[in-house]
Amino acid sequence: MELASKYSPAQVEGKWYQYWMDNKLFSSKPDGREPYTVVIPPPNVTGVLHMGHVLNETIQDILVRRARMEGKNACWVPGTDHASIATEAKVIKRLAEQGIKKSDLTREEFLKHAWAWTDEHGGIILKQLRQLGCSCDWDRTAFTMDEERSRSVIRVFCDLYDKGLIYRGLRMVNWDPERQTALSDEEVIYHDEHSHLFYLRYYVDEPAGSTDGEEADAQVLSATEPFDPTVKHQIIHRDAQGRRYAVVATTRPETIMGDVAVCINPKDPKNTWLRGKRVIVPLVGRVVPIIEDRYVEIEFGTGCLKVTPAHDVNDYALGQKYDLESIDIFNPDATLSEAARLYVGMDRFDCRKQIVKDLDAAALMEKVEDYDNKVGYSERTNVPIEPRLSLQWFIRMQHFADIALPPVMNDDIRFYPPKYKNTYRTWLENIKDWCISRQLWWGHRIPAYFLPNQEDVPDADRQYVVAESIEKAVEKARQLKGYENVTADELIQDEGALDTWFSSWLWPISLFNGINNAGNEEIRYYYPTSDLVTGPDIIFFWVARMIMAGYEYLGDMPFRNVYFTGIVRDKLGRKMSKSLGNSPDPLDLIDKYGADGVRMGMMLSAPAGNDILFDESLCEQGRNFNNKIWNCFRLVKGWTVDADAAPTEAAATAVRWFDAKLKQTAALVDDHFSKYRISDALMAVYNLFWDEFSAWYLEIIKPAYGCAIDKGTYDVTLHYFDCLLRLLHPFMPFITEELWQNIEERAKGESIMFQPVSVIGTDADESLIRDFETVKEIISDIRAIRLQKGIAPKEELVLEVVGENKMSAYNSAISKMANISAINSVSEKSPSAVAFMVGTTEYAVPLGNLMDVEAELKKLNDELAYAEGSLRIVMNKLNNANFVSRAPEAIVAAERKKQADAESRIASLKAAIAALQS
RNA sequence: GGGCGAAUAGCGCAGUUGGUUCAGAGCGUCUGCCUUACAAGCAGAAGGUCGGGGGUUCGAAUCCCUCUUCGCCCACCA
Repeated sequence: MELASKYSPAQVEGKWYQYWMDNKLFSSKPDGREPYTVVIPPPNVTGVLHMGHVLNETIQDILVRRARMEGKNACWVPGTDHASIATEAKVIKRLAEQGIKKSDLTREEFLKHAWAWTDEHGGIILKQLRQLGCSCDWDRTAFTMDEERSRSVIRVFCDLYDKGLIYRGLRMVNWDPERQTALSDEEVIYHDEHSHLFYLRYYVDEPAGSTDGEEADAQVLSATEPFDPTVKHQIIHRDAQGRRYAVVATTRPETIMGDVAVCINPKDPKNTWLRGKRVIVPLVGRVVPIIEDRYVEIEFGTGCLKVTPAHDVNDYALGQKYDLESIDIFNPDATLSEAARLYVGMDRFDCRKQIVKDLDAAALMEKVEDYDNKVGYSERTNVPIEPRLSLQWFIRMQHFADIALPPVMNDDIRFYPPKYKNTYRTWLENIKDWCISRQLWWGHRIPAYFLPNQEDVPDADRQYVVAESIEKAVEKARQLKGYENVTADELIQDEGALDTWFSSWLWPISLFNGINNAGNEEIRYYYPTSDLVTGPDIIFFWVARMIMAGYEYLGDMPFRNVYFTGIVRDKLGRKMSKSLGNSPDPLDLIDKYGADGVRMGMMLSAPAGNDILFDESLCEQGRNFNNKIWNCFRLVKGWTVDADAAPTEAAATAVRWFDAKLKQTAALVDDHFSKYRISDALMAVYNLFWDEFSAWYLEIIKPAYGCAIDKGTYDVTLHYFDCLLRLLHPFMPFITEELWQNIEERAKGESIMFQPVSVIGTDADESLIRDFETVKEIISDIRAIRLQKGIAPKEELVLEVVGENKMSAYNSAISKMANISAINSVSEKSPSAVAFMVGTTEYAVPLGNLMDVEAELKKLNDELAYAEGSLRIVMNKLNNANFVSRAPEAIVAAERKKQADAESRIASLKAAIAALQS
C-alpha cells in the first residue's frame, strides 16, 4: 500500500462516517447489555454549529464512544429545539423583508411560514454534527415540536394543572416589548448602565404659603439650595412663590404618568412633614396621596419614592398593600398608551428625553445626578424589558424545588465540577414561580379553552377548562353549569404558547416517550440517562428543571452525572460573538485541520467548568498529531517482515517495557475518565503515543535501513498500535478507524467502535518502567554531549560505566539509541572522558582530543556546587532533632538515603575534578 | 449588597490525604539537525522565591487568618 507522507482527513472522514451509517453502528435498541444513555442538549432547530457546540458535542461523543467500546449499549439521542422566541423572531424578520407584518397574518398562516422556515433551515446543525463525527443514533432524531414531544408537553401541562401546580394569574412579569411577550425571570439579563437619577418636584396640594406646626423645627430649603440626604431633621422645600414641594428621585421620569402615590418611610425625619398630605404629580397634575411604608430607604435619594404600580415590581407590591390604582401607561410595544394621557404613542426612551426637557422647562426638575444602575434586558431580543402587569400562566415551583434539591446535594446526581452544587442550591432555596406562558405563536399552544359569552367578564375572571384536546375540553366544559350544550366552535383556546423550556425539561423522558406511554420498554431501559453535558449558563433553565420533571414523572433522576463545560472564548479571553467576528466557523476549521484535529484542539484546553480560551493553533497541534499517527503507521506497515528471524535484544527489551507503559497509561486514562478529566486523559494518550511509542519504542525496534523486522516484534507492534488506536478512538474517531481497518483485513461491518481497550485493569511492571526512565536519561545525556561537542549522530562513541553496570540489561537499547559501539564497566573512567551522572551512577564518554578540559571542569564544579547545596539542605533537616523524632520513619529514611546519595555523588565529582586537573 | 471560584514557567493549565515520586506536562522560546516514517518532523536546552503578608507544623503550592487583584452567579434601593 502506498501511503502519502501527509495525512489528508478529507479523504478519510466522510468515507468512515458513511460506513458507520450504512452499517447502522450508532443505532441502539434495548438489550441485555448495560445501557449508556446521553440526550443531546437540543440546539435551536434553525441554528448553525458554533464553537460552543463543538466543545459540547465533542465531549459527549468522546464519552459515548468510550462507553460503546467498553461494551455498553451506547445510545446518544439527537434532536433540536423549536426555540420559540428566537425562531419566531427570525420568521418575523424574514416576513418583514417580504413586506409582511405578523399582525396581518392569522395564527395558522404565520405557523405555515414558521414551519416552512423550520423545514428550510432546520436540521442543518444536525448534519454539521456528522462532520464532527458525532455518533448519534440518528433514527431517534427528535424535535421538541414533533408529534410525540408535543403530546408529552400538553399532557404534562394538563396533569400539572389538575394537580394544582399550574395556575393562571395577573402578575407583574418581565415583558419583552420587541417580541411583545412575557418572559421568565431567567430570561432577563441585567447589565450595568450609566444613567441618571432625576430629582422631580411634587408640589404639595395646598395654597401657597401654607405652614403647619412642624415647620418650626425644620430646615426650610429654597429651590436653589442643595439637598443633603444625610440630614437627620425635617427638610421642607419651598419655591420662590412659597409653595412647598416634595422631591422624588427616579431613574425613569417617563413613568410619572403612572404615579398613584408618593411613599415615605414612617421613620424618616426629613419627610415627616409630608405625612398625610397629598402631592401633585409634575406635568400630569394628578393629585396623589403620601403613603408611608418601611420599604422605602431613608438614605436613598430624598427618601421619597414615587409609586407606579403598573411599571415596577416593588411599586406593584405597594399598590397591592395600599389598594392603589394601577395605571398602565405603556402599550405592549412600550410606546405610551392612551392611559398616559401625555406623550401618547411616543416610544418610552424618546419619551424620557422629552419629558426631561419638559420638566426642566416647567421648573419641576430639581437636579440630575449621574447614576449607575442595572437594567434588565431580554435574553433573546436584547431590548430592555418592561415590568408589566399581565395575565399569565405559572408553575408553583416550591413543590419542584423540594423534590429536586436533595438528590443533588447528597450526590445521587453528581455535578462536575461540584462547585455548581452551590449555585444550584441557592437558586432552589430562593425559587420563584415560573412564568410559562408566552405571547407567541411558534410553540406549544396552551391547552386552555375559554368558555363562550364572557365578553363582559374581566380577563382574569374568565372561566376556562384545561384539556389535552378540544374534544376533551368540550367534554369538560359540558359538565359546567350553563354550558351543557357547548360546542367545540364556541370554545376559544388561549392564544399563548408555552416557554420552550417547558418542553425541554421533559427531554430525557419524552425522547423515550415516557410521558405518553409511561413504563414502556425504552424508558425503562434508557432512563435514567448516564451523563448530561451542558453549559453552566443553563443550569436553571434546563438542568434544574429536568431534575424536577424527572422526579415528578418517573420518580427518579434524569441523569446520573452532569458535566458542565466552560464558555468558549477567544485566546484574548473575549466571549466569542458574531459582532466581534472572533468566532471561527467550525466547518472551516474542519476543512483545514480535519474533524479529528479540531476535536483534539478543542479538548486540549478544556478542563471542566473553566472557560476555554480557544486558539486555532491548538487545532494545528491536533492536525500534527494526526499526521504523526499516520506516519507511524506508514513506518510500521512499510517494514518487510522476516518470519524466521529472532527479535534483537534491544527489541525484546523495548517490547517488555512498552507493554508495561501501555498498561500503566491505560489505567491512568481510565482514572482520568472516571473523574471526567477528559483533557488530561487525552494528554496522557498523546504523550504515550508521541513520546513513548514513537520516539522510544519505535526507534528502538526499528530495523536498520534495508533490513527486515522479525515477525514476533512486528506482530506485537501491530498489537500495540491497535491498542493505541483504541485508546485514541473516542477523541479521534476518523483516523483511528481508517488505520484500524488497515492494520489487517477486517470483515465488513466491523469497526474499532466496538473494540475494548483490553489492557485496562491489568497491572503494569512499575520497576521496569522506572529502569527504563533511567535508560532514557542515559541516552539523553549522551545525545546532549554530542550536541555540545558537535559530534555527529553517525559517529560511534564508547560509554563507560564507573562501577557496576546496573542497567546492563538495556545495553543494546542504549547502544542503538545513542550510537554506542561498546559499553564498558570500568573502575575509573578514562582521563579524556566527559562524565555525567544518572542517579548515583557515573557514566563517561571518552572523547580523546575533542575533550574541552576547561568546559568540563566548569560543568563538574557547577554540579559539585549543586550537590553540596542539596546535601546542606538534607543535613539541616537531619540535624534537626524535632524532624528526626517527629517525622514518620519513612520520611527520615528517605532523607538519610538522600544524604548518602549526595555524599557519594560529591565524592565522585571530586574525584573527576581531581583527575581532570592532574 | 450576598454567595461562589480563581491567582503556580512567556501563555493557557495540572498539582488528590501537608513529606521519596514536588515544583510538573503541553504550547511557545532558544540551540543544533532536511539523521531513508513524519520539518505538520528529530535531538537538546533554558524558563517559576507557587499573588503579598502573617500564622499552624519537624516540614506548606497544599491547612488557617489577612490583604490585593480578577472572574462568575444571585439580589426589588427607586
